[in-house]
Amino acid sequence: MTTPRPRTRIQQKNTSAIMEAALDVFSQYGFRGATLDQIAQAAGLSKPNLLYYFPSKEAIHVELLSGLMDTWLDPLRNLDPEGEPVTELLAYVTRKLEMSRDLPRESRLFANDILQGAPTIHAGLSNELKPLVDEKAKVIQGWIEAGKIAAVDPYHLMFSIWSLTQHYADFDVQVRTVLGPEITDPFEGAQEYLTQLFTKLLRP
Amino acid sequence: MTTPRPRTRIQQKNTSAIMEAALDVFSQYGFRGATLDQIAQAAGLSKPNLLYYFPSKEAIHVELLSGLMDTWLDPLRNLDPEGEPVTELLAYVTRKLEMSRDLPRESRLFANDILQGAPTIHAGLSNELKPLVDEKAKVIQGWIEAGKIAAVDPYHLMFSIWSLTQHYADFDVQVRTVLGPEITDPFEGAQEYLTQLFTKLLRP
DNA sequence: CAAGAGTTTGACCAATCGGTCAAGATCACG
DNA sequence: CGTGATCTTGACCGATTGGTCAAACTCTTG
Repeated sequence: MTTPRPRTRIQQKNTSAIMEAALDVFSQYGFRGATLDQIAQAAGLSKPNLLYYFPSKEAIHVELLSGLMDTWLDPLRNLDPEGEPVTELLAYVTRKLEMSRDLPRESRLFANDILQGAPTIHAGLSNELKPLVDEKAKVIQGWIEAGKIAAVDPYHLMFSIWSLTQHYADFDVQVRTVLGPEITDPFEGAQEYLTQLFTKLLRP
Repeated sequence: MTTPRPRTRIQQKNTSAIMEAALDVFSQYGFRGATLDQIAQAAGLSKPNLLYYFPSKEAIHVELLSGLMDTWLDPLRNLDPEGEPVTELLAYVTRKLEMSRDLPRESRLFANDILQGAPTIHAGLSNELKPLVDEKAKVIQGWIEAGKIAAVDPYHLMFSIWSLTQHYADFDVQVRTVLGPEITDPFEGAQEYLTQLFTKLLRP
């Protein structure tokens, strides 16, 4: 499934330049909206040269998304069943918000695909995301039954964490337009608001 | 700015068939991903026939989005400054969630455009959304100062309402994949969860 | 420094795209 | 019914797209 590591130093340099350029272009224009010429130019290569490293446009897109899936699920994996419940969940929220701030292109890349019915990452959602969520939902359910946090639906709790944090990456233009030019960093206010929200929600 | 009303009965029928088909196709594939042939076929017309009613692909897209903006802002407009604060805000949440359930294509149409930097509706965000939000933010601020609801940032409160409700339309595939096939209607659980969330958040 | 492996590119291709146009079909109406 | 306005379409166009290919260039290594 995974592509063998690039052998030569030139391959190393060019494939990573392509992935970086593809992330830029795909996240901004979506799969159909992106063109190979755009990606090639952003990577500093000619189009045939780009296709020397990847067999097709779709292959680049698939490689990009599957390569990013792990990074995307990491914060949830780190939710520690042995930790203090509210602390753990607030840390998860904070970590997800930081990812929206630091990796907005990755967030939009996923959002673009899911919006259009997840043609590319549907398998990843079933095989990686769902099992992980099921596992962590049980942990949260355990916390609820132990009286450590309020009784909330664990699945909708996770949906709410995803939507609230990723909103600041995916809808960045709207957020900034509504807040106006005087607010240069929406994430400060977001951090405070979300901490307040989840603290009140989870308090037993 | 507004297109004059269709005169003949045939115009009436065909333009509305085109808008309906365009909503289907644009919301599923995005602007660049949609093709005129797709829209024409979905509307039951030939491509040149479609272009008899609209001058270009972009014109259809613009007409669709601008025509939907009012519908989209209605629930917020209805937030009554004289009403009971928590009741008003919970009604707004419920109304937005209903729109995600009943008008998911419209939600995805907006999401697609905003995700890609709002090339089409940026003006609408500045000229219609922002003034309305500013106005309602003052109302909410007044409620806070009167001690009617807890002290939360009104702008981030609105962001959270938008993201939490629209998530169920925009990320429908992900929601259903995670919940599994036994849950056929995610909106029931969502309604309960969101009511709980905002009740706890807003309680003074 | 040879020589093969690895890399790059200009020229090219078929398919698809948004859009045009002239000619014909259909409709409303006096 | 006839006639002008409205509606429909097959054929076509230039531009762009993803992708190919053979030839040329460059790098590594014995």
